[in-house]
Amino acid sequence: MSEDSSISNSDKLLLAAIDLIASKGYKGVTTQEIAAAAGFSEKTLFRHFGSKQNLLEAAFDRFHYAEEMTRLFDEKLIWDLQADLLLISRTYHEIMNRNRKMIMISVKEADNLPGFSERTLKHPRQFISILTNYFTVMAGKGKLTDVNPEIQAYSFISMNYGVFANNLDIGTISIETFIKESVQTFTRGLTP
Amino acid sequence: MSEDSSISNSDKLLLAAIDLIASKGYKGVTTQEIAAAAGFSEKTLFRHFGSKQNLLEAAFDRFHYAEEMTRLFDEKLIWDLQADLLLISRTYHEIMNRNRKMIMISVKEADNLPGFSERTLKHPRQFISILTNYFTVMAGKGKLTDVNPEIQAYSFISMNYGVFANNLDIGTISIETFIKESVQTFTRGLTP
DNA sequence: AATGACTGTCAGTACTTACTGACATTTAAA
DNA sequence: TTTAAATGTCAGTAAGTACTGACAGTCATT
Repeated sequence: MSEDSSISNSDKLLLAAIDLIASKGYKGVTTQEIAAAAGFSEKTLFRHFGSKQNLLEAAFDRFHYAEEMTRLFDEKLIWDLQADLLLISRTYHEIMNRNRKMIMISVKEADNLPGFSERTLKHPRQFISILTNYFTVMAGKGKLTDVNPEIQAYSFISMNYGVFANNLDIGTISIETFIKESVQTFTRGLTP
Repeated sequence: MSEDSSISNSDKLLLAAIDLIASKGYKGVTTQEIAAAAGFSEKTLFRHFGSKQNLLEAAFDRFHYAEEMTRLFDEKLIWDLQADLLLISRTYHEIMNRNRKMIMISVKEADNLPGFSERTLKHPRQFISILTNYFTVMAGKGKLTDVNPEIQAYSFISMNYGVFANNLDIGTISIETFIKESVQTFTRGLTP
């Protein structure tokens, strides 16, 4: 009666830890709770990871995500403002949602576990710098109004981050409709 | 040699509590720490508030802020898109920054202290609904393109929230320059 | 059948922390 | 000076929690 043979026992513990720490905080959850949520005894947790700290660090090492931001772009951008902003926005939400729990941990434990949130994001500067470069090139092509590329990139990413951070309670508005409408506004605002 | 006679001892404790809980979390800070930061003994803290929970609730009751969102508008809006968005954006950042620590507490303790974050914000729906109404009226006046007012309001507020949430580490970009540039983009994107 | 890798149980240790009681001390007003 | 209210000190309790050691059970492989 194995419950999920495709996933190792260590990973079960890691996933339970991420789940609980993301919602209750590192200090708000006990090793007993984590083990029980994963379907094991507390002893097994310590046999696998040695300490609660190690458990968190193992979770980070195994489920980090910072790198996957970069490559999706250079290949797929077609230098059409609306199409590219749509791609960027959709990619951003896809990555952020896939890693929502780890991001929540970073936000909550920023001051408790120094170095942790630095490694994981700072809301992906990569995204901002890539988008800044993109805007700069577009301006060179004459396809952008005379604006500050960095601030525009910062505004666009911040908007998407704000939506991501609140998306528990949107309800009436779907992410996709938001993306289409906001991209349209930015496109209209930035096209010469 | 009283250190700050303009503020009561209870309030000193409350402010120290807000300060520390905002950065280290409710479970991450001890009553000993809070009392020491306020310049008192731990005993005094318990004489004033009875329990750690009471301390947090007293802090909320005394330093809530939800209501001050509403009234600033109806008086000051002049039905010029750019000027009004500037006012709204500046007002938003002023209120949010003034209450930054309480907001941090709401974000961090959302799952630990149920009912707390509900009372305090959900990032001010008031702001969104006011802005939605504003856009609707502007559309009626023929001063807005044919867009969904609610989504536009949501986008604009989310963008400002995203900037607010990250503003620890902006560095090169000042809030004011961001406000001006982002308002200009929205104005251009939404003006017929 | 025997082995080895993994898990569970249980009792217990060491440390932290919210919270209390008794008593002394300060401070300001009467 | 007396009094009352607030604070400090100190010792201590009760509960929670990370973590350990000893021992036993399970199960697949040989």
